[in-house]
Amino acid sequence: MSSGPPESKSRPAETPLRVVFMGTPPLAAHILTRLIDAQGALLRVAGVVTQPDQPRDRGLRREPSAVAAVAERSGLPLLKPAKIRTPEFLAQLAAMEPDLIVVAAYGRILPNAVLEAAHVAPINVHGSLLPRHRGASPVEGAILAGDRETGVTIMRITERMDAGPILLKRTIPIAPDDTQATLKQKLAELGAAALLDAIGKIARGEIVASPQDEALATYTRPVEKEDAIIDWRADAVQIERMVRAYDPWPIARTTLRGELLLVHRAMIADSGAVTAEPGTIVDLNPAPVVQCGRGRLTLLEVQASGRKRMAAADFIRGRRIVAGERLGT
RNA sequence: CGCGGGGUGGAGCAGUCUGGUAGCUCGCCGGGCUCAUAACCCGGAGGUCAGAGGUUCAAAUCCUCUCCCCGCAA
Repeated sequence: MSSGPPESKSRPAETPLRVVFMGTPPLAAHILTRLIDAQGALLRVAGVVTQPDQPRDRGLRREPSAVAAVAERSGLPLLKPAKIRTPEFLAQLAAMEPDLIVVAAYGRILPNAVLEAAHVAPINVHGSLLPRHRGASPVEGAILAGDRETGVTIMRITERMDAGPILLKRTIPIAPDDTQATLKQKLAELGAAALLDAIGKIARGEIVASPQDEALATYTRPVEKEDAIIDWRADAVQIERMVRAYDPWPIARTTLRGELLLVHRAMIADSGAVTAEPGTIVDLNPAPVVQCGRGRLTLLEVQASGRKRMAAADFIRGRRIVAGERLGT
């Protein structure tokens, strides 16, 4: 009972909570969809805020975010502020009269002026078991760290990123073959359920917020493409985690014969052997095996620039790769 | 008009610059060898060379247009 139930400022208990949703990528869009489906006596989605359309893909066409697409399809009031500190945006947000501001991977740090627009509370859905993996890439962080389980945390938003008091946590195991994509899919589902649960408890005044243990906090940065460049001097176990953590973006990568080579899938062939320089292809049959700083990695699915992803064995065949060639040089 | 690569039998590629009826590594089918095999040997099927038009005695190859796929970038 450290913070006690959230205060509701003169709001009739029977009225659905007015929710303004702020998010951007597909994971957030999934949660928004669940919120929309759950509208009724408990809540009503009063509006959606997402990042402006960004140039993406070939041709650099500007395309709306996944969240924008969902909001438009549902005919919800939608804001795409380029800047969120302007009086105009704050006025528009206030006009939606949010009881709850629900943030899920919005992509920007929100100033207090925005958070204070929530009559009841600003809350966040975060893709890790806080205080572990605070920051921008919790899912990737959990896979890279070799965590055996992860989950979602619903928390109250405070000024310090992902440091607010925890309302609710849900845990799931990380499967040995989980990738960023598969794990995010699971967490989106789990996060949506946890969020609805938390909102229900808030509505009933049942929820308790407990502070995070700062001593256990770890942090993740936004993922950059450079992060996905494989250093073959690393442990095979670690490189295999990279392959899963960076799928579907940015995709673990190396070079062969001076050209980019993406590694979509790989498996550990040997966790200890060291018989060649790191990066050396030591075996080709039935699939290429690469020497790492410690252990070896079997490449299963790769993609060369301008080509489709393909079985590594097919790639080897078409390019006439021979044993002894080195990657990453 | 952001930059660039590519579409050739089931798979991955070569051949295109220097036009002349299609090749490699696999897979597949049949047979052989073998205790056995992701092994080896012999034989075989399978291709409108993305599509349309043009140049030419002759086009996968040269010219024009269209469709599709992908990397970079964001």
